[in-house]
Amino acid sequence: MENKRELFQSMVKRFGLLNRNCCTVGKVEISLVQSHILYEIDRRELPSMQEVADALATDLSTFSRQVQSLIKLNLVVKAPSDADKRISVLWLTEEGKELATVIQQDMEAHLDEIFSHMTEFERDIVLQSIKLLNEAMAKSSVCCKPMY
Amino acid sequence: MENKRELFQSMVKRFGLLNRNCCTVGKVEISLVQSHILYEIDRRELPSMQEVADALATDLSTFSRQVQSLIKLNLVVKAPSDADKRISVLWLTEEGKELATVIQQDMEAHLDEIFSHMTEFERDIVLQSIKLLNEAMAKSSVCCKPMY
DNA sequence: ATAAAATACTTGCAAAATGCAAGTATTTTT
DNA sequence: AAAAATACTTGCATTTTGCAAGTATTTTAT
Repeated sequence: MENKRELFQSMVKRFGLLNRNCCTVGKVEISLVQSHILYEIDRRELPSMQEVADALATDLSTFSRQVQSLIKLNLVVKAPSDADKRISVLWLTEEGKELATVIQQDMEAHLDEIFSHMTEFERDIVLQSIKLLNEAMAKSSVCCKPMY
Repeated sequence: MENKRELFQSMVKRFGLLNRNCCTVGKVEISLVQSHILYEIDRRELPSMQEVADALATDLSTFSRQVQSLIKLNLVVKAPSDADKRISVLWLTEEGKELATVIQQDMEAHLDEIFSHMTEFERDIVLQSIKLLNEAMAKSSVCCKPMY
């Protein structure tokens, strides 16, 4: 039973490959990192730069530039917070929302396709297991520093 | 039940963070990508450049340079195959093997720590689930192109 | 047997991504 | 009201990346 790392490595690598297919929708083409930024902004309520950069475990300076590029692509908006003018708050433009939605749907469809190779029962325990795993990782002391 | 992507994204991100901690052992410090190269060489029998680059879904030119750096660090050896001199075959030096082993042990220990937050029963189904997931992904048409 | 095509790489760009350090602006603490 | 802290941005310098073009060897076709 001591091939845990291999099992995980395989799975994570595959998921990473799945993620790569994202990101070109119609005219707009963005990078994997950029799609993750859209994703993280989309699921938060007017997050600050700091907040999203932390979520992605990326340096704030790198993140700042990525956001600038997304703003140029008219996918993201940034504006100083009313409450604290040091803070810049982020949200998606209509176009950004649409793109995030399409990517989301694509990913869900891909995952559904993958799950279609299992029985109903297997699907249930696999999803349950991933939840367990996430909870265990959240409790862990070694995993994962910059995570909430 | 439609938050599959979020579940996966969380898990994969956490595993990625876990992986980051690798790679500095004693004097030697390597990157995450380099540690993956060591890993993939280690688990294969005299693989070719092509073979490992494919496994990592990385461009051969990028890979070639990464290997060069690992050779300079005295962790990897490359030599033309006897059977076909176009092919370069890779293996780990003693030092490379030691590093790969330490990283492997660290990762297993981290995973064990994570699994320690579960019951025996949960551990079993989680591991079983990851196997199922890998099999399903292997069968899938959308995941993952460059994978065996 | 020999020319053409394919394979396995390497190297030369040029672009993108990264992080640290130093800077600015604002807010909080003292 | 000064000092310290926070939230960013910008200037490097480095690393990583992939495409295109090159070399060497092997396979295929003629």
